[in-house]
Amino acid sequence: MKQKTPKYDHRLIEEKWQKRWVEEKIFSPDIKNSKNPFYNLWMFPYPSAEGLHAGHAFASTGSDIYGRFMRMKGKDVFQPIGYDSFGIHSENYALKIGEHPQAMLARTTKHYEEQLKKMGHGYDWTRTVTTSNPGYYRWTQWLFVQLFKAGLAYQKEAEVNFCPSCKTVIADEQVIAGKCERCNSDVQKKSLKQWFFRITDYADRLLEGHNKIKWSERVVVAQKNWIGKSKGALIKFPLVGFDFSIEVFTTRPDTLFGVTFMVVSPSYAKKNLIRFLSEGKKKELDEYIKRIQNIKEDEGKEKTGFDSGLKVKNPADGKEVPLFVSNYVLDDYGTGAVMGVPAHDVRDFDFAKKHSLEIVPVIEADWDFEKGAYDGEGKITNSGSWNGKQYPADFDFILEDIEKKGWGKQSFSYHLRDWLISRQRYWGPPIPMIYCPQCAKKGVSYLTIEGGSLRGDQSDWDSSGWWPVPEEELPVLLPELSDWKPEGSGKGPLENHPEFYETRCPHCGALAKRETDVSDTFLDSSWYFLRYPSVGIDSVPFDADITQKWLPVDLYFGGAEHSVLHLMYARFITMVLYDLKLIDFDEPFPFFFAHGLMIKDGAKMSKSRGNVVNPDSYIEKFGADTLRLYLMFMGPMDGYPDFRDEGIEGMNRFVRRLWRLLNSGLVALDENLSREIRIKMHQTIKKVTEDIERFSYNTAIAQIMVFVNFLESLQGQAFKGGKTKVWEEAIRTLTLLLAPFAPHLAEEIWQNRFAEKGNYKSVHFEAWPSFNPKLVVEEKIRIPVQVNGKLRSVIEVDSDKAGNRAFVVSLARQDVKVAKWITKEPKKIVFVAGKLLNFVV
RNA sequence: GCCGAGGUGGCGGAAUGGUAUACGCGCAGGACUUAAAAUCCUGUGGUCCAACUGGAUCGUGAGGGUUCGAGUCCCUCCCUCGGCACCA
Repeated sequence: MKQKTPKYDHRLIEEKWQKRWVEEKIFSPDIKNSKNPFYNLWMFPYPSAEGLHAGHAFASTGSDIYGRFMRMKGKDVFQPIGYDSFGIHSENYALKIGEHPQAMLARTTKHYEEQLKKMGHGYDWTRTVTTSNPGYYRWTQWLFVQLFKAGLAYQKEAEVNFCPSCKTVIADEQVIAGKCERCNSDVQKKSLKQWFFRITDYADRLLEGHNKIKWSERVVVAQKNWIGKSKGALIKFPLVGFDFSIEVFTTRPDTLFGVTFMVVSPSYAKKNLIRFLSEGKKKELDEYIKRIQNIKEDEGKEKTGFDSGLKVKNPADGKEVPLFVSNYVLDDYGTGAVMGVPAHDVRDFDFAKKHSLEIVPVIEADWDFEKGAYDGEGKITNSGSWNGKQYPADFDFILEDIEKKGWGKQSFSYHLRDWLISRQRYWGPPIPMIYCPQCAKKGVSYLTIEGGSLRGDQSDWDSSGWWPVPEEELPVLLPELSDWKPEGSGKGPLENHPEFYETRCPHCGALAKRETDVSDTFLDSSWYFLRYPSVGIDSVPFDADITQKWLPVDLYFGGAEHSVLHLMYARFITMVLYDLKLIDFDEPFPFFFAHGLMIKDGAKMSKSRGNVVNPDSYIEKFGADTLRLYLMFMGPMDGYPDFRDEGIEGMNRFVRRLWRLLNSGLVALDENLSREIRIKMHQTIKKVTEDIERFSYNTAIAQIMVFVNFLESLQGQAFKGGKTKVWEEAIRTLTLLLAPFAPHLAEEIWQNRFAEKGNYKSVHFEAWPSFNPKLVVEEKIRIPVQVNGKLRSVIEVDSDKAGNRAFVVSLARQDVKVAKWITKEPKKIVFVAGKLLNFVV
């Protein structure tokens, strides 16, 4: 019976099932009653004006495939989607196209939704999150308040990063090689009073947590580098002639006897040493500060400085050394003061040369600057001497010795800075704080009245006059403004709107002022994963029972570019909520997979290159299933796969062949072929299953192709009197294996061919096929035979005899091609059962 | 400079220490066609010898090493990409 293959009309098929899936809400799990929850999350996008590009399609498909796989494995998969629509990225787009962000987003989020639906992803469209909605940011503000009450949000004057193009301050993490993460402009340093989150309090927790999460290694490494913990000593150098000591941090206390000078940063001198300086030196300091302020970033590398005229005493050997002021000492790392050991530090060496300072080597091993005696990990790698004696075996000995002698103490230093949360912009949640001048006068604040657990160093933090907006008054609505563009005055656009900021003090009722800065967009995204399962519940940000059931996230899928931004902030916020006993886990993403970056025709996609791939046209032409398969087949998920038009055409050929095969009639087979097909089928199930589990989608698809090629090759071999059962099973299995990759095609075939009629049950809820380990073994095994490690022949052995050494050896020796090379009796015969045979002659 | 990941055909890429180049793209030849598209079939790392069915040899950035056997492990070096960087 020859049957005509229906036309493969991808548009018809895909639209039909996408509509059906949404109508039947098949991807909306029962959040409250789920017995087997699996939270499958992809980093939500911010809806830019240009829409979803192929990089999004690549990443989201990778996430969707895993979700569909887990669903077929019997999990209640919750796969939500939303929009990171509040914040500087959206606002910058709005500025660029000259439209109000609110109006722009109404359009772009709709566009995104359409695009995402066209990809055929299994999102729960009944529970979306839009960070710019008051119903959401009400809780973002609530989160700020919780941090403030816990003593983790504070305001202080500090040297901060300012982006002149975005006209706002930004966090340390948002400065990439001196440039703004958003707009790539050169970042400036400014001294401003800003709100910070005390993330540095969590530095050690953030590091320790890495041990219990399963993340892509490179992301963990990036976070560790960023946190930048180093072990060393704080050593006190008394100022000669005054009752004052300068503390330095060093990771090389072993070089203490090589100190020939000391250097402090200009602001350290200004802050701490001004009273000890002579009039002349005071003047010199002011002039020096002025001079270096005018030096541009790239010229700043040159080490300048001057002698303060003061001397400090080395606690170890009592030597008095000169004290310098120089720009090469960082103000915000360590203590702002450095002990100068020119013999063992290149920077100190440069400085010493310039100022003709003494250079005293104390460790032979690294005198030539090639190797450090201390490897930075707490171990001494080379021999040397400490205080005249032979080097002890480990670094801790030196630290203990220093402590014992009272010269200083063991300490740690971190690269991580507190998270600067204020933004002088419009499009974000207003920071929910009120400043009352009356209370400030009295030195009263929320924290002094209500207590709250004060944390960290409070020396430069005065909370006087600050009150959080009472929680029942949240959200502090962002008013609709026409003059919403940033001015760069150091204040946000809300500063021009008394009707916004004029308010009453929640404590004393006096006239007070609201904070007019908004918060960093990364605060919006630091907790969105907590909101999704509780969408629809408006009394709390996240329902306790639901959160306990669904969180932490089972699989988080996203880009590695967020290593020290979103991923670190989200971990921090989660730890805080855990400490506040609001959740019962302290790592939000125990399992995170960092996908790679798609490129096009060998180059990075960018607007300037004009090679940004828009998925829409490919979906239009080939269908989402072809696009999905191609995106996943291009290369490894964590690599840099190259999108090529010829490549997707090739995949389209495969999809059309697949369509023909899946629609073709049954082929009757004899027993031998039936057995062969069954073996291939079980091998394919095994390979595809294991490959999906390790995100090796490209090889999973390759295996499906192998199976399809094999089935096609048998199509002409119908056997009279044979059976069709195995063939049907093969087609059925193939349809199931395809379901995560090509969901529409699989659904169409499944419903037409295998599903029970009448009651709609999607292929995506059918059980994932399992393989029988006994059936993946071939009947005959090909064993390569080597002589001296060189392949000489391949012999075919019945699988039950493939482990029999004597049998395989004798068979191999009968092989002419092998015998030819065995000129004398082998010295040794290496046999790997069922795998390989090697004669060593 | 430090840390991390890599370097495999013309290209994207496969390979628990065990037949290197699966799968796909591209290319070449052929079939079908008046022709083209589409589709299908065959071939496709280099060199040499055969010229039917083969066979030898070299070959995974370079050079060493371990091993019966190395793309895979170890050492030295080169290059590419990513992160951090005047971090004491």
